[in-house]
Amino acid sequence: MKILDREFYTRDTLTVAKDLLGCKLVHRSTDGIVSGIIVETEAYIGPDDDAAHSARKRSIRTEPMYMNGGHSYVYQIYGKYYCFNIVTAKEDMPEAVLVRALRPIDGKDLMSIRRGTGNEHLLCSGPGRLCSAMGITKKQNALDLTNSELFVEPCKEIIKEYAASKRIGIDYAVKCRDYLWRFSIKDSVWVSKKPDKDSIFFSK
DNA sequence: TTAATGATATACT
DNA sequence: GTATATCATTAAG
Repeated sequence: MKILDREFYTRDTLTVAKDLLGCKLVHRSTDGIVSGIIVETEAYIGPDDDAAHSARKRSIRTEPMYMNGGHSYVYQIYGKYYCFNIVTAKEDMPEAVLVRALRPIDGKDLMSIRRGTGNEHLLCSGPGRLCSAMGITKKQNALDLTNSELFVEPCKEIIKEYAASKRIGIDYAVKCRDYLWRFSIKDSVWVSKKPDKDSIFFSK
């Protein structure tokens, strides 16, 4: 079984964000194996992106963003939810890709229990939901995705078209709020939000 | 449409 | 040290 390696993650962040679409995120959790196909991502790129955590001062929380590409960055938001990011680029370049939605594959029963719903479309369609379903918490923060319980398998899907849209929930950003740095598989029913009218569509 | 919910950042004493 | 505002969201109304 193949796992995405360091070379994949240490490339340009926008490229990694697009290339992660169609790949399979796997967590060998203590309760069982769960996985899903990544269908929606967002890029957060360093000090100049005022929507990124790394636009503010380096801190304990954001420290994983400064690690070499291929590590995880998990943080808690709104008191009860977690968001899972994949760190990209080289060490000391605080860039990452937020994974926003998955199409559930393995361990759907476990996901349903964790999420408290049998509706497959509500298992992983959103950054908080996906972390809950996958069993991702602060314990999975700063893991090496090339060598741990949490990893990504290469894309085996044929993807005809992609969408680039505005990122969600970052209206506080003045400069970068309208950047089309949210990527999804076009027409996927598993995304957290459908691309709006300002989106652009492309193929690779 | 809006309340929930707590860690974190920032601005104070 | 202490206070307060702010969230890369979700589910309920």
